[in-house]
Amino acid sequence: MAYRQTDKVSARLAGTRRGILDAARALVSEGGFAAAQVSEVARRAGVATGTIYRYFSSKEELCRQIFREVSAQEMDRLAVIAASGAPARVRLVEVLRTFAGRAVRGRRLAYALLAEPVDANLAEERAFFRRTHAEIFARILEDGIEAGELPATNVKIAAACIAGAIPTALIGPLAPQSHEFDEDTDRVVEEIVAFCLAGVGAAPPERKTGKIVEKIERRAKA
Amino acid sequence: MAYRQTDKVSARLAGTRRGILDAARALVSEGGFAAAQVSEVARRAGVATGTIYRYFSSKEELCRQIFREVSAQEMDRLAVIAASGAPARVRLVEVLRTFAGRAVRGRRLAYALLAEPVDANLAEERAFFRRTHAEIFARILEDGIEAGELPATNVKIAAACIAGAIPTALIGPLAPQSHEFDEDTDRVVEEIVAFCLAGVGAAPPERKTGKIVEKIERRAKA
DNA sequence: CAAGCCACTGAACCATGGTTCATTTCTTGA
DNA sequence: TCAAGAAATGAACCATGGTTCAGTGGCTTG
Repeated sequence: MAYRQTDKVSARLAGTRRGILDAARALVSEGGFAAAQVSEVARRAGVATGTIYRYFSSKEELCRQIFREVSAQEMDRLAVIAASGAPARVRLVEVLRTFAGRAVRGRRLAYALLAEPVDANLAEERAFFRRTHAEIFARILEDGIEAGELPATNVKIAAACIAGAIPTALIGPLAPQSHEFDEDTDRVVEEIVAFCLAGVGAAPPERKTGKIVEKIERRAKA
Repeated sequence: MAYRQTDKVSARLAGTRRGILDAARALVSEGGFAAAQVSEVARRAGVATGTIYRYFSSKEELCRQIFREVSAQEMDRLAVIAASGAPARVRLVEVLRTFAGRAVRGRRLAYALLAEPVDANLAEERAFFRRTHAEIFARILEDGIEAGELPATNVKIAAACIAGAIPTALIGPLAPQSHEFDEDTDRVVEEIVAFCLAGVGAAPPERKTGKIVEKIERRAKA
């Protein structure tokens, strides 16, 4: 034998892989999935087109990977809030605010994740993303109903409604070219949250909850 | 001059045009826009591929046409209800029921219209469709607020929430392969309607409103 | 019925963008 | 330093599906 992968090499390979993912992700953040053509990703990552295929079996897989990375990150944020010890209604408010608020701020990327026209395979991934969202909402709703904070409803359907209402209501603002609500994103977010809360029969949100969940967590630890 | 289009000919041309549209529409109803390839449409309509281009400047235009025809039809239905003399809350319930109910029943077509991955141009058309929906909802909400039937809210945002909540909540059931809610579509529709009503602060819908709007209209005429 | 115009035909064409692969360049262990 | 193998290269390749166009046949009028 005359060759065996050393640590140095495998580290470099891992770096290249990361570089490709980062390049692709950057392109998606700038121009959506449409902008993430294989040759473009390669150029951005500083490798040849063919090299992409040494790391990902197809463009589809690469895109899926990006999709998962980004959405997992978003989902984790929500999951953390959902798992906190705060009352269900408070967690719900926070989760909704976080979801809608982050989408408005990371507009281009959120658009790619939530609304950009993509082909069937990626759409599947998106559906999964949405379903996972819905599950997070559903869990909180269940807790709330059990605790008597919320009236009983079909949580699966209510959660799906929420998961659909937020992106759609944001699409005006989310659409890359739109600056309709630029000035007043906070108010838009609050209106959407209010609608969803009312939808599940919760009392309207208090103004400026701020970091209420964190406060509660801290108090619980103390 | 030696030739001028006679009525007979222009009637035949109109017929062919209709035939092409019908063929395309049928294909979309069966397999979504993905199934409406130019050559396939031609075959179905009994004409040659090239003939399509004597009637539509591009595939995109053909698809747009289909999209408009179908969605205009749906929208008209809602518009009729929206324009009736019934109280806002009743109209809202009816509109929501009609929208959701028809989508569930005409599953494949509704999926194509509301959720199927399509390319950017058609997506634009879809956005327009959704916006028009939202406007119908918004109008009713405004009426309701003015009449004191509903609490004041930002109607544009609430309407967008509704326009998003319904298709998304239906996507499980709408997705061509899903038969999750086959047995109980009515209940799903009712749950969704209940969510949206609560979202805008309306009282929950009465069971089985049936054709209440029609009844009211009839009484008004009498 | 002839001349001219138009609609129709469908196989060839083309654009796009993902994928391949013969070739080159780097790594490693002896 | 050298042979063996791995990794990288990027131009050629290919698949898909929309679009074109030279040729054909059917209407229409004089």
